[in-house]
Amino acid sequence: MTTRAEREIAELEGLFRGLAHRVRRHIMIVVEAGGGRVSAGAIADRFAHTWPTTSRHLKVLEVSGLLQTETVGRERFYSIDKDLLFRVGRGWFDNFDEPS
Amino acid sequence: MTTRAEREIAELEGLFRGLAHRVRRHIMIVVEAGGGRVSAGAIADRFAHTWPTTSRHLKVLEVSGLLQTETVGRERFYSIDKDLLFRVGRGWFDNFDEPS
DNA sequence: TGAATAATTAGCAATAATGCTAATTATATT
DNA sequence: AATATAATTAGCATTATTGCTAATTATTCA
Repeated sequence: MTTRAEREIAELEGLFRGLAHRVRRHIMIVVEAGGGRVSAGAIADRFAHTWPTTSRHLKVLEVSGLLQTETVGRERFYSIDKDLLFRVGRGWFDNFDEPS
Repeated sequence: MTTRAEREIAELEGLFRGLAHRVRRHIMIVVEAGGGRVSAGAIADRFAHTWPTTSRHLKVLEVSGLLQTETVGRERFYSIDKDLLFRVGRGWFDNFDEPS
């Protein structure tokens, strides 16, 4: 069985692993700036890396839950899971008291 | 020379590298829960790892800027750079529109 | 059907990260 | 001075990550 605590730890683990690489952070920004739903090709175009390299970064973000995918024909569109991003990602910082 | 953009990218890079490992995220929580200023030994006691392993994680957090150190006698106290944590870390999420 | 397009998967080499034990540095205590 | 304590640094093996090229899958279009 999986407790809620275990699920939260797994979410955190994936999320911070996803955001650990600057290319993946940049991919998140590209998707956001692209209107929230961008194809793999349009994302790959924005990077100097080869397409397979970008494709793998996309996979990491998908497995982490940060990106969701929808396949349309031969294209694949990526969009951001805002709930995960804000609740788990930004929410982690709530563990700390913010000095006034 | 170093532009502001370059400095910000370096800050982000270090910060997310620091938070990428669950032990280091846990160290941050331990320091916060310990009143904001905790010795290396007190931190190491909280982990199953050997002390040198914790020591290296502490070094990563120090290099990233997330932890600041103060040496007193033969002890070394770690405290959190809240400005970096909130401004750069939590602030990164401001790149995204939060759905209402 | 055959060719083109969109994208992923496989496999490999190079690099980075992690954790350990042993050694070292520096300070405090007796 | 000698010993104990707090902590880091060095060096090594293992594993994870990254990026590449080549191959593959799946879909569309002529």
